[in-house]
Amino acid sequence: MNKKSQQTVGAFLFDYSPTSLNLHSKLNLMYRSHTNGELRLSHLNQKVTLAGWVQKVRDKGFVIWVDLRDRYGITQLIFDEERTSKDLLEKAQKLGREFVIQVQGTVIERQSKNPNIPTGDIEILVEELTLLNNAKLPPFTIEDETDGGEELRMQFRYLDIRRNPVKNNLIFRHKVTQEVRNFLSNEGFIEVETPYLIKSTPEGARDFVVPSRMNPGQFYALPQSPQTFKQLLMVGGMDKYFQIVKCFRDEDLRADRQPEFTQIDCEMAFVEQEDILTVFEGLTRHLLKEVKGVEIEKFPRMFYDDAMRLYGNDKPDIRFGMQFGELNDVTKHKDFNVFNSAELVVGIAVPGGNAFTRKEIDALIDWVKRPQIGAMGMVYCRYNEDGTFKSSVDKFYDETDLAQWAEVTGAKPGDLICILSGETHKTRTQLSALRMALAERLGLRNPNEFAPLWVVDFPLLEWDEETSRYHAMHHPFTSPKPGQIELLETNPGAVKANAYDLVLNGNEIGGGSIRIHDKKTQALMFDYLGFSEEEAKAQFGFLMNAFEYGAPPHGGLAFGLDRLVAILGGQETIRDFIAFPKNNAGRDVMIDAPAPVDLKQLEELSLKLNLKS
RNA sequence: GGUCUGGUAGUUCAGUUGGUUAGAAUAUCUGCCUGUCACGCAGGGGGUCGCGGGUUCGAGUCCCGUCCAGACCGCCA
Repeated sequence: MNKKSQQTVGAFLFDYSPTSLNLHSKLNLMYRSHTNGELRLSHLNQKVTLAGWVQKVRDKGFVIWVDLRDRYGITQLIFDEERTSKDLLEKAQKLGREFVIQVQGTVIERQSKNPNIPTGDIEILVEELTLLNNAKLPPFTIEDETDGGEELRMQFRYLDIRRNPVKNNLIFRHKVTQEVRNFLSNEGFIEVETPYLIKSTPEGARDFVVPSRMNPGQFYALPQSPQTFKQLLMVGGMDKYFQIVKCFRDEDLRADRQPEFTQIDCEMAFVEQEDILTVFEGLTRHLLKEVKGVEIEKFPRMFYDDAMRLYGNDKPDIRFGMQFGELNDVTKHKDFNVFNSAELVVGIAVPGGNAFTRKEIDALIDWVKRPQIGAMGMVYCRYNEDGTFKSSVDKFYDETDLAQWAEVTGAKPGDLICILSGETHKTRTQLSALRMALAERLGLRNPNEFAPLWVVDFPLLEWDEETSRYHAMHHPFTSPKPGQIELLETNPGAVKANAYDLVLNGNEIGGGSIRIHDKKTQALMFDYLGFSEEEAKAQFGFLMNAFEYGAPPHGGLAFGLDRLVAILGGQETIRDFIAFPKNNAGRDVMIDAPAPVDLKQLEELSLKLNLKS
């Protein structure tokens, strides 16, 4: 294999050559005899027919070269004064960027070779040129480093997809999904499709709703996940199910969040938590090996409580250290009121942070005080190379105190200790944001390093300030840890669930749980979550009924495919791994959706608009 | 719902304290060019400075509003 037929996703080698991916048909097709990525010296003197897009015309007067591009690569065409008819030469001169052409010619050896492309040893002496379609001048250059901005690229996404970075991301995604299907099929999983038109439920994210013409005043909802259906498949005896499936949530977007996204949705019967972790650790290990060439032995595990305590975050990035050091014990004996009145005083050691200038540290302090972070301030302490300390609170603390801070946070000479204080949960969240931002800045988040982590023993319930009651942290079908149901009465927030997340490089890529499989527990759960018996029956009666007909113990997990693919590709923005993504406001700027519908359509649906303004 | 950043040539951007005819690169067009491949050389065309209002002798630049894009907070079981 030619080295140059490899392209990088992230910085890891991945082979995109047609043969290795088996991407083109072995059938004998007529339109072209070869793709633009496959001709080599071994094809010398062969008559070939090629088709593709004009990448570039280099007109030297006596000779014209045309770079012909398709999904597989670029092949150079040559027209010259000696060997090409005058008519053909003039025709070639008139070719413009992105014209679609078909040529017939002979494979010849180049006089001056180009070692930078796989087909660089040969060129095609063209004998016939057919213009299949001409093209308007594209609004941005179709090159790896395009001059096009985000908005234009989205508006002309079909042109963007011609570019290698986007094209290769889509091929990469194909490769990942193919490996997912291979692995799970080999493990005995069956892919089953579940409906998209289902019922709206109050729990969780906002639903996209679809009006029903035949049932006036009633609505379907698009699934946020196939959760209840996969559980019903377990009751149906499918035993091992998976589905690569679109899910929908009508919430605001982020770089790593789209309103429609794809999950690898899985469920198994007759399993406990350990079985699920084993299978899906296996899947993740398989993917890392097959698409990244990375081999990882056993994934570490961390309790949710520890993740929060040590990283302030339920999806810690463990590629680097900077663990939290809780400083309550070593700060509260002096007259510094800020610390004394705080529920939690917590710090991190920033490696090499003593090199920051005063100005840079002040900027850090301003950064944590921004409304998005919301800290009141930040105390810092320089740990000098000579072993001395210099802190912003020297008035209150002496060298002995500061040395203890260094010990607790694990700081070494040359580091900077950053300390936040306040209410426990908020302070942890703030320090976590600081930790991630500093790691990014210090280059500690290497996209070619993969650090998976299971976070286990999530709380079953989460207090919701807004509604002043407990919500299911995962979802209402999650089972509590054995023997903890009693705790629901006395200390609901302390109940742990059979729930787990798979974290990769600081991103949640999957999550799941062992489900409740008996009607009694499920009814109890709905009761705690504030559902009346009638509501529970109306919303989830079908599930409760099913549980009465022999539901096996079951559990599962769902991966966020977009995010998984992006992270494996070394990026955290999922948009370029989705062929036609939506923008910040949930719009598809290419097709210009959403859009108003005809009044007649509304009438058919028995709907009336009630727009403000 | 909120915070921040941006919107100037086809495109990516620069544009000083408000002051002459708004620049660069690239793309594009014309001509030249005996091995190009980021081709090279010479020349040309290309602008409602997002939109609306205001301040001013004078606004790309300042103010108010608005639209669009991106990042983030809230939200996302």
